[in-house]
Amino acid sequence: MDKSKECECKECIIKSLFFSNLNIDEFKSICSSKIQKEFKKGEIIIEQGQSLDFLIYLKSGLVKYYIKLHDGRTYIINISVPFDDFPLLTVFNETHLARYSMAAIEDSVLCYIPLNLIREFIMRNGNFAFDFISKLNYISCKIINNFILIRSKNLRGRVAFFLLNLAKTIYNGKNVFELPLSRKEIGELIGMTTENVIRAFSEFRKEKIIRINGKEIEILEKEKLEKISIYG
Amino acid sequence: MDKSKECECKECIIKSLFFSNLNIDEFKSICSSKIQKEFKKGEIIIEQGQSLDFLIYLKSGLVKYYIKLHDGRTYIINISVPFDDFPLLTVFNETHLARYSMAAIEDSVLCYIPLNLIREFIMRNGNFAFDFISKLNYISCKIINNFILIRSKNLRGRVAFFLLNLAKTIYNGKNVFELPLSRKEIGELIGMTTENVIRAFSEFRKEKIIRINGKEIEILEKEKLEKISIYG
DNA sequence: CGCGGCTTTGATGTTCATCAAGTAAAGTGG
DNA sequence: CCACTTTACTTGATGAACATCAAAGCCGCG
Repeated sequence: MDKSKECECKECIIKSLFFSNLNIDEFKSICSSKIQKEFKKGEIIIEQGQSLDFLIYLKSGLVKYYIKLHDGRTYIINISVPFDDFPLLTVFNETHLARYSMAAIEDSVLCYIPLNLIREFIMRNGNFAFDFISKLNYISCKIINNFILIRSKNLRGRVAFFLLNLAKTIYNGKNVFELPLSRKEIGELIGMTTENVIRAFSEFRKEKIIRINGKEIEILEKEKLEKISIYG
Repeated sequence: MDKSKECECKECIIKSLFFSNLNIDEFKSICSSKIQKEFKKGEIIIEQGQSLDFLIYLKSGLVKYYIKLHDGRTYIINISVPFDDFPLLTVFNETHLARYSMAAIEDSVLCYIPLNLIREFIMRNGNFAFDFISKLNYISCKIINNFILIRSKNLRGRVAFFLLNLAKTIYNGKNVFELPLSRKEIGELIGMTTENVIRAFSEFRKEKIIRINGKEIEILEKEKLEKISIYG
């Protein structure tokens, strides 16, 4: 009897390229040592500075990574969907302290994999290590490019960019969806105030580019939005 | 006779933690396959999109990494000093194309190490791989934090932050030094226009916080500059 | 049902980009 | 080496974009 089938990790592992390089023993050690936790929408998963000896991997739901600066303002670094590689960026710093805070923006299930296990895989399994590095590189550059792109845009451009990204990366290109973030959070993500995010939404609504009703949003004129995103 | 002593890599390797995990054979293969190139101040080392099968490592001098967007504007991502780990972030993307442009801002010596060699080390040498990942993580987060910090500051804060960083990371805490960047480049780094960078310098000069004469600069009131950097 | 947080709009002021124009410095060719 | 051209630097004036402040409506929740 194949013991690995008993472990629910299997499903995750199939979905995620991250684990595609593990052999059966390595796979089993993840199965036996991982911890799974559930969080309700709005709950804080971990706060920056807290001790952390796990790679926290998103199985389902939606989370945000953010930083609080001394000025009290919050800056959202990334919104993560299940099985994306952002978590790789949050581990293996000098200290074992969390670099970023993390909160569920929808009901979420998270998997905690001990870091010493990951470390062992990196040390012993070259394919795993190389894949890890490739993904780390990719996600780092994506985040950095995102910051630069955002910086290059004005208010309308940033909001348009955010909406298009959201539709593409989280809602598979659908034009109607629920906004997972509050206006305030969108501001924290794109570097604008809540009021101005709302003003941009209102303008887009009046210009019939979007339909928006509370959290419900529909992109009516994708081409216009794309133009505004490129330069708005 | 110790053949490794013949290779000038040795000095680099001693200085750089990056190679501290290589064994003698791995070390020798770097020695024999690396290429060294020199660039004059202002010369472009590589442009984004060009084919690149090397890890380009800075031995001496000073370089900038930057991106040109469709709007024609240039965004400087990082200024690198010799032996820092930023280059690790520029390799192992899907394509073998350079993600960022790179130019010498002082006369520089660069070492080109074939990527397939680095790849082999990662695959076969766990310590090397783990060290690579740790450094990659560290530098990525540093760059990201930098973007967030810059975003949180106004013009004066950004210029102050830039000057303090420059003094600390490049000039070992000295208060008198030559600005390695033009006013325009400083603007491209901190996300402000050339004119406003100059205005901030002029203000700081009138307030006796700095002395500035062309490229020559002296930090007179470090505490004030730090306050401005933190906010305002 | 009333409180607090989220949303919305308007009015106002600050900050910064843009435009313009002039000076200084640095590179170029005769 | 000097005239010439170009590039970098500097200051001021103006306007646009955005933050801030204020007030009111909405919604969910205890």
